[in-house]
Amino acid sequence: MYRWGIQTDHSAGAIRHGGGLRPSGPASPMPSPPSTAAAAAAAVQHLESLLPRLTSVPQYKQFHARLLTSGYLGSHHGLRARFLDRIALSPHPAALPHALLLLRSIPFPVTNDLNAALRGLAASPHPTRSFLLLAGRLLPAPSPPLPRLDALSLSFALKASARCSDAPTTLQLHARLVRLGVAADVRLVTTLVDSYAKCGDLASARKVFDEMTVRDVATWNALLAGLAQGTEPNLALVLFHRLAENFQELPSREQPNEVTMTAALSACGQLGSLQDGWYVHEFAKRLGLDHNTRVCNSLVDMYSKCGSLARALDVFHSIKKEDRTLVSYNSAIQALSMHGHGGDALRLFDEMSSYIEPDGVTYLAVLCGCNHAGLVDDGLRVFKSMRVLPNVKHYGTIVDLLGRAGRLAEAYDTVMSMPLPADIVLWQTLLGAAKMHGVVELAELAATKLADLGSNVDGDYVLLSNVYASKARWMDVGRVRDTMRNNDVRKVPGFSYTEIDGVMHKFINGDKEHPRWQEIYRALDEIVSRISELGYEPETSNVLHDIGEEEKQYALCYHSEKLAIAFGLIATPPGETLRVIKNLRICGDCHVVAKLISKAYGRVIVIRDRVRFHQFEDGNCSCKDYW
DNA sequence: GTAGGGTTAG
Repeated sequence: MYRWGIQTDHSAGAIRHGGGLRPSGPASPMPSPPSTAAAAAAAVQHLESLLPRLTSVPQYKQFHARLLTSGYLGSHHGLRARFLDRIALSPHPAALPHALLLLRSIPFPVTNDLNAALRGLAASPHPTRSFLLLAGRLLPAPSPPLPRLDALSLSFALKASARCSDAPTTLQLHARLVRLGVAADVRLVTTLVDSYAKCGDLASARKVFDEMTVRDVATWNALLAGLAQGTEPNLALVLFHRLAENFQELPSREQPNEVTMTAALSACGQLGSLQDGWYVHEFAKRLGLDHNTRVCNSLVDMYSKCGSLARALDVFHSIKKEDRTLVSYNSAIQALSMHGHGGDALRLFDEMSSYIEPDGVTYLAVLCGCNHAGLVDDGLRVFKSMRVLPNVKHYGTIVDLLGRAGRLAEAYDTVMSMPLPADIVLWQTLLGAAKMHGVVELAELAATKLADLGSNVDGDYVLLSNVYASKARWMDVGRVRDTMRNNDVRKVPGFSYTEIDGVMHKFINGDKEHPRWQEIYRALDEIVSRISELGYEPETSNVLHDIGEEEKQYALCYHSEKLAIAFGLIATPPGETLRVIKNLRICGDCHVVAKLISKAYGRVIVIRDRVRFHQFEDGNCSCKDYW
């Protein structure tokens, strides 16, 4: 009973008057030293019941004192570890340091103590500190000897290496996991797959997955989501098909669930593959998951990114109002914005604001919608009314909005007065605005800033050169071209793809890789002569090469989106909608050509560029030429 | 009892 001896009435009183721990009612006396095992158990149980109610640092300290004075800190490892867990995961910035202080005060910490601290560090804003703790370097000497690690310790450490995309550390932890003999632990190895994927090492993630003899659905989902969010949405869909085609033979623990659907739908959206998206939707229906709110949110996003705003909105409206979440609204607003329906996006934003607090994503989607629809005043009004701190993307939208509207001074002032450093995209936005309105000084300033920030892409040079060209400053045009030649400029290759009968066809500018390239080029020549009758003249100012006018026309004529449209025209029956996806923004000439083709051939053409959709119909585009 | 997988972003 020695261990109860350190508690005194004095310390108990001091703690009691610290306030805050009692849920209600009059002050209850601190428990006196229990004299029986039953009383001790009751005392521990009482303390346990207080744990979930600890919310502030003074309360943590008070509880800490209580553990100290009662002796439980040294004697009751379970209670101590749960307390450590509680403070290590507390959002309060002073809580985690206190947890480490506590850990350091324990003469012989056990694995659970270490794990609590690791878990807290892994979830903190500085996950790398968990590696310092593992290396025994976080706790200043004299620090307690580290206990043996277990599967949980590695799980938290892998979470940390995933959060900081630290592939070498994930590899090291993989080795430790094998040495520790826990390589058959499904949960741990799933975390490993996830960690490899989030570090960008998709090959290792796949290898670990393939070598597992026992998996469950989370393992599949970890790899699927990793591929989808990494650089391999195509492989994600291959994996999904492998799962979906054999799911009836899989054990129940591997049955696909709503997480599987959201990850797969994300891949479909990135690829713009309506065919795959449709397949995933049908599969979700088959499993009875198509009314799950998160699945619906992903469906809204998928349909919108695959060019079908109507289906996106159908799914959104099928979600019962009380089931709609912030993400449901964000996805729907984003869908309307991308498709140029800024007014509808604003109305949906107003509707949601009455009962769901918008976040940064909501505001960005609405602002983007205002931008694409040319709703300058609405955009500025929404921006000024923002109830969250704007980030550089919000400023970017506003700068674009003002710049396109010709309000260049305001756009520039916004950049100079914002409380964040301007990034490359922001200066590119200003450069684009300067080009649009032919303002040389601003273009030069933006180009200088871009060079300072290390941007070296061909688009920057083309814009600057075009500004000079518009003022007939040919010497400067030549100078830009020389700089471009000397600087080893990075050219972002433009490519487009289109889905015909469920098969994706990819085209790169001027490429002849497609098996039917000769037919496609002939069709394009025919198209050009036909739309020339409607007044088409190539807009060659977007080409900056040291080549003659005729060659410029050639370079322009075989832009990837034109190849994709031409192929669509010859590969589909008359009247069918053509859908094209481009990795960059559509160029001005292709935009004119698409409008004329839609009229001359009576086709609806939907083009998704890097930021939005253009729907061409009867000679007009849904963007109203404001993009 | 303690751990794993998810959707929205210029």
